[in-house]
Parts: sequence; structure tokens; C-alpha cells
Amino acid sequence: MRRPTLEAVAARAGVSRATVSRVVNGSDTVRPEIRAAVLRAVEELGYVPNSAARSLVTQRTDSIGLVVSEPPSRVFSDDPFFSIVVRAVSQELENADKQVVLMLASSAAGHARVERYVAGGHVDGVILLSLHGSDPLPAALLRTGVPVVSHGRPVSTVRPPYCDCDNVGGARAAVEHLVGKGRRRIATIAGPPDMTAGLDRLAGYREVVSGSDRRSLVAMGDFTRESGAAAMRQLLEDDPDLDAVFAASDLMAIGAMHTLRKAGRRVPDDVAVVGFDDIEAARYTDPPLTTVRHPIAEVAQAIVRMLLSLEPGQRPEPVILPTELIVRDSA
Amino acid sequence: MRRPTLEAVAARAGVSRATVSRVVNGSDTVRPEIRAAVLRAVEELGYVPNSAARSLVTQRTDSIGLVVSEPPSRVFSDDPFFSIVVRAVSQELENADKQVVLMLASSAAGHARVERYVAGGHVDGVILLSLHGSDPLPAALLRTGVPVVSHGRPVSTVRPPYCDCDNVGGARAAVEHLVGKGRRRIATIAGPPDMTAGLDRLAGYREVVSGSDRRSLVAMGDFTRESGAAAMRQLLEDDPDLDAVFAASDLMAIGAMHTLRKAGRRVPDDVAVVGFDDIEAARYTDPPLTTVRHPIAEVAQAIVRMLLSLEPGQRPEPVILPTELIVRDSA
DNA sequence: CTGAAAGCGCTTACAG
DNA sequence: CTGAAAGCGCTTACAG
Repeated sequence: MRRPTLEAVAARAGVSRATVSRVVNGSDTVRPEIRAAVLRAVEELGYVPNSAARSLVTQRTDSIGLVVSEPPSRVFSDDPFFSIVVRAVSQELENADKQVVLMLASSAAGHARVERYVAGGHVDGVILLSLHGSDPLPAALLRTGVPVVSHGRPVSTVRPPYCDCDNVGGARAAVEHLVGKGRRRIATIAGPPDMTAGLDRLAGYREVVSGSDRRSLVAMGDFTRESGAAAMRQLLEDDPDLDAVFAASDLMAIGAMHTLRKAGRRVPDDVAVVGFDDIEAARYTDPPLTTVRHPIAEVAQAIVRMLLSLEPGQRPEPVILPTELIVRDSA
Repeated sequence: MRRPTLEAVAARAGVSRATVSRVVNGSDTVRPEIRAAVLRAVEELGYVPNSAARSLVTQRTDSIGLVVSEPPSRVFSDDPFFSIVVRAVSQELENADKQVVLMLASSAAGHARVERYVAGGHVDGVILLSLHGSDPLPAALLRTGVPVVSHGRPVSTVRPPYCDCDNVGGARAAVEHLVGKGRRRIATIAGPPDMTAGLDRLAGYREVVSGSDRRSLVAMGDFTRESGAAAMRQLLEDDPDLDAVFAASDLMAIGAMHTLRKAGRRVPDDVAVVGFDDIEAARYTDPPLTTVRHPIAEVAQAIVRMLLSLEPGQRPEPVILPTELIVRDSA
């Protein structure tokens, strides 16, 4: 079932290929009768332009790469972050009539593939997700000359333009809330130290704690429930008298609450818990989770707009969106 | 920053474009010295083949479309199903050196876009997700002649090949477990009636209930937490004496437990709860959720293999993977 | 084993 | 306003 070409449409409409091309591309320098005849032929033949041929001459592909750079261990995690970003990006790109090409790079081989793919001119731009400190991808992609933006501030020294939420301010608000509730021993479960979301939320915690004559008490996690549960066990061992914990993600807060329950601590009576992200699950925990809203979809939309308006050689300023403390029952 | 072409590599290596093409594509009919010279030139110039030009002549794109057909209301839900499928498909396709092009079709305009995109030869095959009864997409895509497979049995009369889990059997096992525990008034929160996962899980429930001289008690949901919470409220109103509920998704089970808690019912003492899917969150509810394991990633892998091995004109048999009851504390 | 040549299906100056 | 022609960057019979 061979698809009809421009040639076939031209023959049917009795015009040249150039004219068909003009009509198909919406040029307004075509006589109405001719346009109508061409459109009829297009319709009758079910003509759809071949995208490879078009890209070859226009040097555009009308697709954008969404590169997710994650270690294999987290690739199957059910972090809603991924899903929300993917959907928001697709939706926003849809308005610009562009497609999303998804690329997971979870290994060195994966990185090489992504790099080749981008260098092969397959996409007009790249959105980077989940950047880790040692990640060589940003530098490699920047070198291809293709426009690149990052969802979240990258750790690496070579920095593509990015959009992020106010991680430090959000963490600060969370911990200040705990201080305001009179909590004395406030611990934190931090995110991975090779991601800026991990670093910045920890920085916000430290600022408030050290500014209020409290001692800091830190355990590390990697944003997953399981790591939150493990970190909470560690924290209880380190200081059985703690009366509050700020987890750098809702998933870790959920894991922490699981551990607290098993240890017989009541939330918030014995230990107050605050999360970060305000994912939907935060409304369904027992008790419902007090957390910091992370405008994930809004950041994604901003990224897309940034990418689409990027002029060659230009370095736009980062965009930082505000967070908001959402008080529920856990703290 | 113009990228080097075959031409440039040929000039540098002192051979013809045909020879460079052969080396780049791994043909073994090239003399070793020449191959080495070409590879050196490729390296020095940083040559990467232009994919549009290659596709134009080979008529292949080495990418596969993943089409998610969902109403806008659910597009931003954080159902891990979406994330798991996307990741599993990418991973599996990576082994075959193919890329995933993600397409969300959440409106009539979206459908038209997807159809045009596929008809435009942008992808070599299509994987369909979240099919709803009235969805015109399967028929439209099948008409393009591009290979299509579906994740989950489609409702529509025109049926692409598919892979699914044993929804009926899984639901049966869940309800039999409740019967075995001596529960008398077993309700169900069903999925949407325009999706086979909704229909089949309800059918499994009905089979067991009606085969054990119990009355059925059904409320409808749409697989989300919120719908599960609302359905549970309805159920408690309809029959305050119910002592068990089978929810057709873990998310709905989580919503139902939320409602039960607010209504002062203890789980499982007053009301036993069983879910479906065994998402990670099921291990972190209070109490941990008894559920039916849905091998989402395995189904996705099977789909990809099916798609890649599809011969033109062939209609492979559906593949149905088994489910497994996971007993925890909620029932 | 290698090269000259045709051709994949489009777009876009350039003439007219 | 329209058409003839060149060209985008590859691959692949076909000769040799």
C-alpha cells in the first residue's frame, strides 16, 4: 500500500508539484480555484506529506527530544514526577504542533545513543530531566549545537538554560512551619547530594535550623518511598527524641510515616512530618500530609516556552517559580 | 555550525560516497585498510548520518509511536501505570535500537494530529495505550497500514493484536480470597465500563459473587483515588453492613480506605479491602494492601516484541499474562 | 571490492 | 500567480 506523493496529487489536480506544495503549506499566493482543485485531489488521494522528505529540505523535524537521564535502579520507580512532566511537556508542545521523542538514558551506552540521535538531526531541541552531578550528557548535547533546556537546575558546571521551583525557599517554609509549631528536634531526610533538588532543599533546612539554635539531624535518601523508610529508621536510632521530620519529597515522607507507624510513633502527636512536592498521594496518607507544593507541570510548561523561543547563541535567564506550603494534618 | 555530510567524509578519506555509506552501515564487503581510513575520517569530522535523508531512501524511521489515548481529565493523573509502561517500552525498544515517539491524544484534534503523523510515515509501528470504547483511533491507525498493537484488550470491534493480563482471573482470585475469609457482603468498585480492564475485573467479581449465593453490590469509578473515595461513600450509603470491598485498581482501593477511615471503619476488622495492580504504593498503605499483581512492565515488553516481529498482513494471537494474588494485611 | 548514477519525496529561489 | 529545475543527504542496484 504505497502512499500517494506530491507528484500524484499534482497529476490529479493538473498542476505542478510546486503548486501543490504551496497549497499544502498554506501559502497565500495561490489562486482560489487552483487551491480548491488541489485540496480536492489531496482529499481524494488521502495525501499526507512524507516527513522525512520534508525534513531533509527544511532542516527541521518539528520534534523535541525529552531526555530522561536516570540510573537503571530508578527507571522503574513510580515517581509521579516523571509522568507529570512528560504529560505537561507533550501538551504544551502539542499547541506548537510539535511531537515529543522520549529518550531514556540509563547507562553509558544509552548516553551514546542519545547523543548520536540528537547529533543525527532527529530533533530540533532537547529538554533534559533528572540531571545528576556526574552526568556528561548536558555538555555533550550542548556541543551538538541543538538548543537544550533543563527541567530543574543542573549540577554540572556547564549549564544549559533551566527552569526550576524555589527549592531553598520551599524547604525553608517547611522547616519554619515546624519551628512555629514549637518542635525542638527537627530532622530531615535529604534527597541525593548529586541533584540540585536534593542539595537546595537541604540548604533550606540548614538555614532555618541553624538560625533557631537547634541542631541539625540529617539522613540521606534518593526521593523514593523505600529510601524514606530506611532513612527514618536511621533517624530514630540516631535520636529517639526527635519530634519532627522534613522529608525532601512526599514519597520519602510516605516511607517515613510507614516507619514511624511500625515504631509506634503517632503522627503528628509524637512526630510531625512535612513533605515536599504535593503529589496527589499526599492527600490520601493517614494523616493527610503537610507539604510544599512543587509546580511540576508549570515548570514543564515554562521549559517548553523557553525552548521554543530560544534564539541561536542566546543564553536566557533561569526561571524560578514559587512554592507554597500546604498545611494538612501531619504537621 | 553545519554538520559534515557523507560527501565530506568521502573527500577526506579519498573514497566515494558509496564506500563511506557501506562502512557506516557495517557492510562487510569493504577492504580493511579502506574501512580504517573511512572510520578515521568519520571520527575526525564527527560525522553522524542525517536521519531524514536515510529515512527518505530506506523508508524506515527506526522509531515507534506510543499513543496514549485519554480524556483530558486523566491526562494529569499520577497513575503509575502510564509511567511504568512508557519506561518498559523505551527500555525494550532500546535493545532493538529504536526510539519512542510519545503521542498524547486527548481530544478530537489530538486524534487527527496523531493520525496524520502516523500516516506521514514518521513511525514504523504504533503501540496503543488506554483504549476506550468509543475511541476511533485503532480503526484509523489500522487503516494507515502501519503495524499496530495494543497494551490491553481493546473494546472496539476492530481489533489490533494485543497483550493483556488475566483480568477476569485476577478479579476472581481477589473475590474468592474474600469469600474464603468468610466475608458476607462483598462490594466492588468497578473501573470505567468503556475499558476492558474495567469490564473484565467486574465480570470476575460477578462470577464469584453469584456463584456463592451472595448479592452483588457495585459502584463505579474511573481507576483514580478520588473516584475510589467517592464510590466508597456511595457503597456505605447503599449498604452500611458491607464487610468487604474489591476495588478494580490500587488507586481506587487507596481512595476507598481513605473514606473508610473517615467513616470510622477499621480495615480489615470491619471492612476488608482488596485492590488490583500491586503498584508500589500498595506496600505503604495502612494497613498494607492485599492486591492482585498486574504485570504491567511484562505486558509492555511482550507488546514490543510482538510489534517488532509482526509480519505484514499477519494477525498474531493475543498474549495473556497471568496475575497473582498478593496477600498483605488489608484482607 | 569500489564507483558513477539514479532516485527517495519534498521545498524554494528563480524566471516568467 | 505558476512552473521548471536544483538540491536537501543519503542508499543501492548496476557495472566493472
